[in-house]
Amino acid sequence: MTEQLTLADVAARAGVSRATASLVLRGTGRVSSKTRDRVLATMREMGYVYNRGAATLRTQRTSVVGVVVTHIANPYFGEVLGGLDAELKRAGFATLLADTGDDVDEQRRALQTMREQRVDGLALIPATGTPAALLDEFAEWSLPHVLVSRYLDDGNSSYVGADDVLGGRLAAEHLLEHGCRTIHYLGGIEGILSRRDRIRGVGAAMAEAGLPASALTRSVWEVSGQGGLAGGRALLDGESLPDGVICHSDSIAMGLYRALYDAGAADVLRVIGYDDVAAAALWEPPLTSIATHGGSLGAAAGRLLVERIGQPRGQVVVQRAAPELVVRRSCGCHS
Amino acid sequence: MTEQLTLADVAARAGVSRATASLVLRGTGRVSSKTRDRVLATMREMGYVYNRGAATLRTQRTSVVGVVVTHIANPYFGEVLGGLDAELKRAGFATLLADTGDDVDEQRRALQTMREQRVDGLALIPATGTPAALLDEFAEWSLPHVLVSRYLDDGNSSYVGADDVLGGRLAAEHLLEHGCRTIHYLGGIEGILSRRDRIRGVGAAMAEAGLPASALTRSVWEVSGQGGLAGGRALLDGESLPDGVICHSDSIAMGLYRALYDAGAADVLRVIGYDDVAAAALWEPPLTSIATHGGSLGAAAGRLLVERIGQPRGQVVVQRAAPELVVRRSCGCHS
DNA sequence: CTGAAAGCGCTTACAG
DNA sequence: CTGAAAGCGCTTACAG
Repeated sequence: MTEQLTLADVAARAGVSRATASLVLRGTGRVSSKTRDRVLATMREMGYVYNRGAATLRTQRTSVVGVVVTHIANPYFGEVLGGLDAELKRAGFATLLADTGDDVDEQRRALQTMREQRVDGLALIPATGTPAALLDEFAEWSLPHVLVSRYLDDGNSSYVGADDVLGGRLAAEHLLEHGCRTIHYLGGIEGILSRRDRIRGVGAAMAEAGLPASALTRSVWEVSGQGGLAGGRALLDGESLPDGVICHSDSIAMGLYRALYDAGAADVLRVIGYDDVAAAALWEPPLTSIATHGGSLGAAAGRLLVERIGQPRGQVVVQRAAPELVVRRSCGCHS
Repeated sequence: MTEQLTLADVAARAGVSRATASLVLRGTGRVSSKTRDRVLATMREMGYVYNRGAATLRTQRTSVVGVVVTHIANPYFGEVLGGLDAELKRAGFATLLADTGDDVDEQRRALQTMREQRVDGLALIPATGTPAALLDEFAEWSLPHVLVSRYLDDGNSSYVGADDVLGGRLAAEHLLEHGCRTIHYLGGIEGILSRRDRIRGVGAAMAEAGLPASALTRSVWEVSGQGGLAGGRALLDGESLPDGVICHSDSIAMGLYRALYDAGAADVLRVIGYDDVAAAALWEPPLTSIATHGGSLGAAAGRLLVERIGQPRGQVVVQRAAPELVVRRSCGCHS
C-alpha cells in the first residue's frame, strides 16, 4: 500500500526490461533460466508483491470468484462454503463473499458489487423468491455461474445440490420399515423446490407401500431451531400425532425435540433430521438424519465453476449428489 | 466481461468528456444537475457497470477488505463472520474471504493473496501458533488490521474479543453458588490465550471462595463435539468426578453430554458451555452457557477496522466485550 | 532470448 | 462548470 514497488523497479535492479520481468513472474517460458533466477532473487530481496489488480486491467481476468450465500451463520452453509473456498483456492481463485440474509434486494446489491469487481465467476445460493429470470441476466453479462444447494429451474444454469427426491424417499422408507403408517413433513419454507422434491420422494415411497395420500401431512416453519420448536408445539397441540416425522433440517429436529422434552414426551415420535450436521451425532437421542455432505457438495460446486470459467460455452451440468441415510437412534433404532 | 462498456462510451453518448462522466459517477460536486441527470440516465440506459478495478489502479483503494478465519464451518465463527460482513458492506467494502483451517502455512498463503489483491484492510482470526511477529509485518506493509476473537499480544494491534477472564469468572461463580467445591475446565487447545484467561477467571473466583488451587483441574481437548466426547469419557474413567464442569465451547459440552448419556449418567454433573450457539437452548438439558454474542462482536470488529482504514495512524484499540451468563438447566437450575 | 511501445479503464490536477 | 492530458502497474504482440 505504501511502498508500491513495481515490476519496473525489480527489472531495473535486475538489469532486464519490464517485459522480461513480467515473463519471469508469470512463468511463461521464453526466458533463460539464468535470467529467471536472477529476477526471482531480486524480487524476493526487494520484497516485491505482485499487483493483481493492475494485471487485471490488462488481462480482463481478476482471479476472483464471487460467492453469494443466504446465511453464513447457518452451519450447513458454512460447510458448503468451506468446501467451495478450498476448491477455488486450489485453482488459484480468491473468494469474494456476500451474505444476503436470504433477501432478494440485498442479493441484487451483492450481485452489483460482484459485477463492479469483475469477478471471473459466481457461485450462488439463491435467496428465497429469486426469479428465474435473474439467470438470464447472468447469461447477458456472460458471467459463468453455478447454482448451489437451491435450484432455479431456468433449464440453462449449472447446478450442484443434493438429490432431494431421493433424500425424502430414503427417510420415508426407513420410517415405513419401522411400521409407521402416518408421516408428517415438518418445516421448510413454502414453495421452495427442495421441500417440494423431498415431499415428493416421501409421497412416492408411501404410495408404493400402499398408504393413502392422506397419510402424509406437512407444515411450514422457518428453517431454524425456533421454527422446529414452534412446529413441535403445534404438532403436540394437534388432535393426533403422526407415527413418524421427517424434518426439513437438523435444526428443526432439535427444536422439535425441545418441544417434546418440554412436554415430557421425548420418545413418543420417530424422528429423522436432514443435513447431518456435526451436532446430530451428539444429540440425545442421537439423530438419524439424511446426510447431504455440505463440504463435498461445496467442493463439487467449486470444481464445476472453475471448469465453466475455463470453458464458458461448455455444457450445462446439473449434478444431484445422492444423500445417505445415517441411522442413529431418533428413528427408534437401537444401536 | 464481454461488452466492456466504458465511461468513454457513456460520455460520448451523453455528449460530455470522460472527466465529467467520472465526476458524475463519483458524485463529486462541480457538475450541473442537468448534466448529471443526463449522464446518469445515459449510464442506466446503456447498462454501464463501474469498473472498480480500473479505478483502483488510479486511486490505490480497492474497497475490498480481507477476512481471514480459522474455520468457516464453525457456527460461532459463522456468526462473527456474518456481523463482520454486514458492517463492512454498510461502509462500502466488499469482503475477500479466506479459510485457513487453523493452519499457519495456509494462513501465510492467504495473507499473500490479500496483499496481491491490495485489500484496504484486514480482519484476522489468527491461526493457532501464529507468531506475534506476524503483526510487525502488517505494520511494515502499513496494512490496517484488527484481530478478532483471538489475541496476539504484540501491544500494537487493535483487537476485538470477549473478556475471557470475566467469562471464566461468571461461570465459576455460578457453579460456586450451586455449592460446587471442585471444578474441571474441559477442552480447548493448549496455550491459547482465551483458555488461559478463562481458567484464570475461574481460578480467581474459586480462590475468593476459599477453595485451594487443587480444586480446579483441567484437560486439553480439540474444540469440537468429538473433542468433548473424548474428554467426557476420560472424565468418567477418572477416579473421581468434579462437582462442576466448565467447557471451552458449547460443542465440547455437547460431546461431554454424549459421553454422559452413553454412560447413563446425564445428570451426574453440573455443566456450563461457552459461546451460547443457537443449539444450546434446544439441548437436553438446555445448556447454561456463557454468551459471547459472535454477531455483535463481528460487527464491532468491522466498525473498528473501517475506522482504522480511515485513520491508519489512529489509536490502537483493545475492546473486550463483557460476556453474559445465560442460565438454563445444565448447571442444575430448574426453570 | 530480450526490449520498446501501446493500451487496459479509470481519476485528477490543471487550464479555460 | 467542463475538457485535454497524464498516469496508475501491469501484459502482450511485435521487432530484433
